[in-house]
Amino acid sequence: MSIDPEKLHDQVKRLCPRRFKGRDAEVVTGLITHTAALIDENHRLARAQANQLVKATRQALPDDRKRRAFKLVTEVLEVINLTGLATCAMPGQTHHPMRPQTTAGSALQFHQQAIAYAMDPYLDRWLAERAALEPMDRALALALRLTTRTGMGADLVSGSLARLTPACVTANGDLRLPIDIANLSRAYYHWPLPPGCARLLPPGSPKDTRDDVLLFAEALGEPIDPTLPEDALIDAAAEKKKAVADALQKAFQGFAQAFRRDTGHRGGVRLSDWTTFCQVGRFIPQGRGMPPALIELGKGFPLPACTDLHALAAQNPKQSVRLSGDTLASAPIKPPAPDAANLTAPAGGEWFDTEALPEHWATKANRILQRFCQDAEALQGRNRYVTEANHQKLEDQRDKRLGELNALWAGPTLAHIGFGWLCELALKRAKISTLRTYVSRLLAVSTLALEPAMNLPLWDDDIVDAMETQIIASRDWQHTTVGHFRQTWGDCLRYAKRIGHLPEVEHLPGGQAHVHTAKRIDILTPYEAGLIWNHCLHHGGDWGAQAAAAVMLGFYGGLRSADVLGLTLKDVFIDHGEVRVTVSAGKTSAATRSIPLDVLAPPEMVRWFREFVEARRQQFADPRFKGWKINQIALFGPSGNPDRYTREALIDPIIGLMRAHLGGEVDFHLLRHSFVSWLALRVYAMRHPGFAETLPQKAATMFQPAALARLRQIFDGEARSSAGTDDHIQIKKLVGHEDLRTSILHYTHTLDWIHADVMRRAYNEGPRVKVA
DNA sequence: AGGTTAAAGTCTCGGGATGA
DNA sequence: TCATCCCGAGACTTTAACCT
Repeated sequence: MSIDPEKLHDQVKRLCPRRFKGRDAEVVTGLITHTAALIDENHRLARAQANQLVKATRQALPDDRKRRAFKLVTEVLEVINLTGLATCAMPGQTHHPMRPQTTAGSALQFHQQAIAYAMDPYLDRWLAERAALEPMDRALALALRLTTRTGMGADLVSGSLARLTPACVTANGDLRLPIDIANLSRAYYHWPLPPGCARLLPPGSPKDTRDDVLLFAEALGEPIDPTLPEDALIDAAAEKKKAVADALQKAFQGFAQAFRRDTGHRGGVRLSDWTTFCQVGRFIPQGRGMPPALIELGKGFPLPACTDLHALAAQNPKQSVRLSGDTLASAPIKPPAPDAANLTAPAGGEWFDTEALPEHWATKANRILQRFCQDAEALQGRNRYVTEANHQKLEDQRDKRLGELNALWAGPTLAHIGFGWLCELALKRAKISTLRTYVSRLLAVSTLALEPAMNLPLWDDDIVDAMETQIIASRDWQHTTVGHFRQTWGDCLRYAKRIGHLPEVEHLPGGQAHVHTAKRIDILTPYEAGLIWNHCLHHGGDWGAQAAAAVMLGFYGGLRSADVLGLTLKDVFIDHGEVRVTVSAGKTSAATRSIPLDVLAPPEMVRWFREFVEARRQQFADPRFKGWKINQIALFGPSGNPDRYTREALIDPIIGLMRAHLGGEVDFHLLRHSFVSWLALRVYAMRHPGFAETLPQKAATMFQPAALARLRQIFDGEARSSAGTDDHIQIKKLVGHEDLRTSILHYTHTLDWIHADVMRRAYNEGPRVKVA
């Protein structure tokens, strides 16, 4: 604190005595003390701090005077400025603009929205008054309602109608939408329907279980042939969707005509185009309380894949073949091979020093790559590629630029790989614009800035996949471009492998699978995770305790396998009840995330984990480890050995165990998927009392009121103006994602429950959606 | 009414992202 | 693999909001 609050107080009082009389006197005194604490060593108060003061003052004032907060703070700060003791910025004056994407942007759009709004009730009348309903009209009716009641966009409507079969209507009248237009896997998204939509489904549909005809077979014809090869399938699906869209357009024109005739909406603005109707009608549900995030989700494919929580719940431990205490006990855990103790590596060693990385590394690296493109451009000949005579010069340039890159950061990083690859392409007569394309597509700043890009030796299939997913999700490409990207990305990685990098990567991404694939449609329940944990703990001896801790960190902390292996004793922070794990795999402090295990995991597990860590620490209390730094001792390693286990020694046996008992394609990453999926539900349950009780897994510890209350402390810990608006940011932080879309499309498999609850609140019972 | 400040708008340019 | 076109930065102007 560089300024004495007493002195400041006296000075302000001298200059402006009236502020210290009347009802606000006490608040003003507190305000000045608070301000004194916030003023920095240069005697300045930044705008952010001023804003903070307003917030704090708003809280301190009684309800009927809260609106005075802004004025009070400005006045006090002005007086402080007069005293000359400090220079204070004034708080920002906030105003709340509408989101441009979700409101009418012009008078025309506004009129169109009004018409779409009027069309919704007219639809019932139209259906009732028509003597003979044509098949297409039924399809149109549902399509209209899907837009005006659930916020589906034109693409999603026509794409879904092109794929929906009677079997896709669930018993309670919801729709199972494919997650992508050409995705024929079991993955689906559970799209809830309010009553106004459900009425328009074909009669008898919930009981109809045919899967080989379309829902509106008469109107829309044959479904897509699922036996087609993938490429043909994608084309066929796109064609089918186009056909449905055309049919809807035609039917809609008839409907719009009848609407104008019957309701007197003549002249002026017309709305007779189906896609326009969808564009404006999609936002109507927002007025009923559908959050913009879900409206955005309805814009088009791909959708996230859902897990059937009921089916998971049905796997009652007593009856389930898939998992039971008996099956676990009957197949006791195999301790790792005898030489597992030797499968070690220096603790935390594969991480680079996060401090050493130069500022704006990714931007600088990208610049160097671009300059290399310029060099090549200077050497190009008449045909716009580098002529053979200049090959030597180009290689010299490459070495020079590589030197610059090495001066910045001695690789190998993705940027270094990219360098070699670009040069090779240039020598093989690629034109310069192609090089530029690849720099912007594969070696963009945002890509180079991703954590794993710095750390090639660490790459495995998981990381390649995660990077690919993240890159795609952070861009706005259409699916053909995504296909090209995959191809090119694969080429680049193949080059890397050819020159001897990426030893652990086995499946390089190849060309044409450019449909959103959700490999995982099942997640682990807390019960299953608990059972695996328990089993590791009690049947695996010393190694088992470590495995149990790893499972716990995966399921309740969302750690990747590499994160787990890289943990050192320094990364676990224990203080009284608080247990935090810091994952510092990233290169910047922003990529470091701190996970409050005591909040996320069940108390008894946390208690055990603390003992586990203490025990590990005890192993190194011995004097012969006296000189060891705490970050040189791995959390997961053989007893008494500061080195860490390798993947083969810790993760692989765990995966083997999980496969043996849970079957199928499970792996360690599944724990992380499950973590994110449950976290989304927990946060929603925390905001909306009563929601947890509707879940099949309501008995789980994580949904108990005490656990939700602890979660709320983390989310609302700091004073904030409106609780709930930043939840998604908190989720991103805990998961360690750059982009929320990654979390939603690829990691969250429980969004349908939240979606359904929002819809239910909006249309039926209870209050409108509102943050608690 | 008028002063002040920040946000929003406008215009231009060049390079990088995109899609075929 | 390549040509095109879009988008964002930057300089500058206008508008909105708040205050006196």
